[in-house]
Parts: sequence; structure tokens; C-alpha cells
Amino acid sequence: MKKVSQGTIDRLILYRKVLSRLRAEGETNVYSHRMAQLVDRTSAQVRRDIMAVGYSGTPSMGYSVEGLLEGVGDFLDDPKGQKAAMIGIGNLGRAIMDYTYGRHPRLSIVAAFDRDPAKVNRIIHGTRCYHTDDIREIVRREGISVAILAIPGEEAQNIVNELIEAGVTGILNYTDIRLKTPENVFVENRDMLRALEKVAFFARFNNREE
Amino acid sequence: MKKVSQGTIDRLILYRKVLSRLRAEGETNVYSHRMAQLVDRTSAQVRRDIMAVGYSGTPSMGYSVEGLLEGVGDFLDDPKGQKAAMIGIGNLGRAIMDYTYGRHPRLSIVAAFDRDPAKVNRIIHGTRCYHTDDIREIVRREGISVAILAIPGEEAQNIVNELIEAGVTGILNYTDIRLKTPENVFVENRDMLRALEKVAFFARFNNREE
DNA sequence: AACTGTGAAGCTGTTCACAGCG
DNA sequence: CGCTGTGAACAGCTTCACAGTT
Repeated sequence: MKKVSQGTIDRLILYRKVLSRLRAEGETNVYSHRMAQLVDRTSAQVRRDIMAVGYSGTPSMGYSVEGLLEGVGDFLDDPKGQKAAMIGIGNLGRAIMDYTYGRHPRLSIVAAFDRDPAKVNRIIHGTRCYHTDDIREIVRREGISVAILAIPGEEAQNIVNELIEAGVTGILNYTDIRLKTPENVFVENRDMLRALEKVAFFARFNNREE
Repeated sequence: MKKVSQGTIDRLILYRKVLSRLRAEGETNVYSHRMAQLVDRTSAQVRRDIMAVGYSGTPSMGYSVEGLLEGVGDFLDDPKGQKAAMIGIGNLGRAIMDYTYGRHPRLSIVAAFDRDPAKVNRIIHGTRCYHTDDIREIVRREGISVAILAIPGEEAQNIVNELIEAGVTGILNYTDIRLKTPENVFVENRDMLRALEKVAFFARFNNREE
């Protein structure tokens, strides 16, 4: 596959959500201009992004909502599905599990880990919680490729090392530390304090949108 | 002030954190090359970013850790301080309050809101929780400029309207809906499911870092 | 007439590379 | 010498604008 930018992926994920709402509203077709309006972008950009997935519309009808949804889904998702692990089930871990539960057909959190023995063996939304000592074993056995870090920073690097060793190649990092990872592992940092600082900065000036 | 990109702000926030660690470790000076290494960027970019804050180093010593820290702080922070409100104190709201509590000298969460009467009037880390009906009054009275949305999507737009009317100009949106806001309000979207989808996508290929 | 798909132009942010300095 | 600060080159992404299609 040719290279696709992070921006394009971000937007495709957004288009998918918009499209599924359109479908729910009974729309069968949509023009790039309407899509653009719904996500606050230009129509040219919408068309470019859609080029990346290899789906084509027609000048007369625009895009088929159903067809484009499928095209975007095939592009973004692994057809075999992907499994994720939640590391840490404090308030944040639980919030994310609540929020994502049952929302995605081909991507789901199938295991949770915590080092508090009181939490081990609990079930959250059908997902079993294990001890962090068992990360390597479970991740490997389940074929988990994505991990969400919702723990305090101190332990993070060690756990990440184990995750990677067990086959994880994508990490969603809510920790405030900078992880050291090999080239082929994708890390998305989502430090919440840093996000707040950023918003505070731009709140001080009259500014552009995201 | 001239225009500064979001990327530069993101990195300055990061530099600040790195610098304060260096200070804690007793370092008094630092070169752009070392900074670059610590945040995984090029030295040229570090120097460019620092140009934006208007601080200067010297060829012989690089940058003074103390001086640069102060320069970056003066650039990023409002000297009068800024106040933030937390909207929603479910798991996510509490996680963020725990995590950010006492971590920033010039930016703090001074009020929380929830519509569950059982939560109203509780105190979390010294922060009072009010009913969402009182948002307009409290936000205005306290001079709150930033809000963090940690509620289900349905209510979000209405609450945002009130927040903006009361003077909020920056929103950190953990909701999955796209907010409609006037030009001069800055919105940072942090939908957690979308973040997970993104990581899952890039986890499938051997990829670049953030 | 209005849309898609897309070369090509335009822009923004990043990196190069070097003058100037201690 | 090795560093900073920065003009200039470069790269990547976004937008323009239009040929092709129905």
C-alpha cells in the first residue's frame, strides 16, 4: 500500500462515523460537498481522502452511503478483526471501557490488566481482568495487537517492553511519559494535562478550529 | 503576536516538561541537540520552536535551563492564571481531575458540574461540584475560560452553548460529537474510540512514530 | 449543470546549511 | 571548534481549477 498520512486516517475515521449516521437517517447518497460541511473541511479534501481508500463515486449521484461505508471500513479495519488490551482499570481505564464497549464491530478490548489483586478476576463488560504479571502470556495467547495505557507513568516503560515483546504493535498512551519503542511500533500520546494546557493557550487568543 | 502553529505549541508544552525534569536533575544548561534527543525531534526544530517564544541561548552554553523554562512559561501561560471547569464527573471526569490535580501552577480546575443530584455539592480535591443548571452563573462569576467535556454526547451541544455564552473560549472535548461553536472558540477533540481506531490502523503496518 | 477525480499550484511546517560568535 | 539563529531549500499536505461524465 502507498503511504497514507495520519491526517487522512483521522478524517476517514470521522467520515465513517458521519456516514453511519447518514445511513441511519435513511440517506442513500451523499456528495463530497455535504460530507465536507458535516466535518468542517473542503470538498476537495474529502475527495482526496476518499481516493486513498480506492472507492469511486459518480458525478450524478456522488457517493453511495452504503458503498462508501463499506469501502472505508475495508480500508481501515483488519478483516480478521483486532484485539486490544486495557492496561490499568482505575477511573480512566473503566471510562474508556464503558465508552468503547460494543461500539466497534472489528476492534474490541478483550482483556484488562491491573496490579491491584482486588481487581484481578473481576469482569467488566464481559472482559476479564488479569494481573499485570500475566500480560506476556495472555497478550500472546489472544493475539492482542493494541494496548491502551491507563496507568501511572512509573510502571509504564516496563509494561510496554513486555507488551511489545508479546506482539503489540500499537499503543495508545494516556501516561505522561515518553515511551521508548522500536521503529515498528506506533505510539499515540494522549496526555490529558498537555491537552488541557494546549486548549488553555489557544483559549487566550481568537483562533482557528482543530 | 505573530501566528504560532499547533505543532509548535504541542512541542513547547513538551519541552517545558523535559526542562523541568532536567532542572530537577540539577542540569543548568542544555543544548538544542540534547533537547531534540529527549523529545525525538531534530535540533533545528527545537531551535525554531524556541525562536517563537523569543528566548535566546548562547553558542557556548546552549540554553539556560532555568531561563528557558521561564521563557516558555511566560509564553504559554496567562500571567494572571486561567481557570478551567470540568463538565461531568463520571469515571472520566474524576480520572482527569485526579491526574491534573496540583500539577500546574497557573492553570487549574476550579469547578465541576454534573446533573446527578447525588454528586452535587461533593468536593473533589478541594473542587466543589455544582449542578449543571448553574453553569452559566458560576462560569461567569469565576471567570472560567476553559471547559473539559466529559459527559455523554447528547447533552454536550446545549451545555457548550451555555459555556460559550458565559465566556468560555477553549473546550477540550472528550465527547464523540462534533460541536458547533463560533470562530473564536478553540476546540480540541479527543474522542477516545477514534484514537483507538487510529492506533489500530497504524498497528497493522510498520510505521512512523507520532 | 453539477458532480467526481486529479494534475498542478500554493502553502505551511520542517530541515538544511552556514554566517556569526564565544 | 561547536554552538545558536536564520535565510533558503525542501517536503508534504491542502486547495484550485478543470477535464471528463452523466
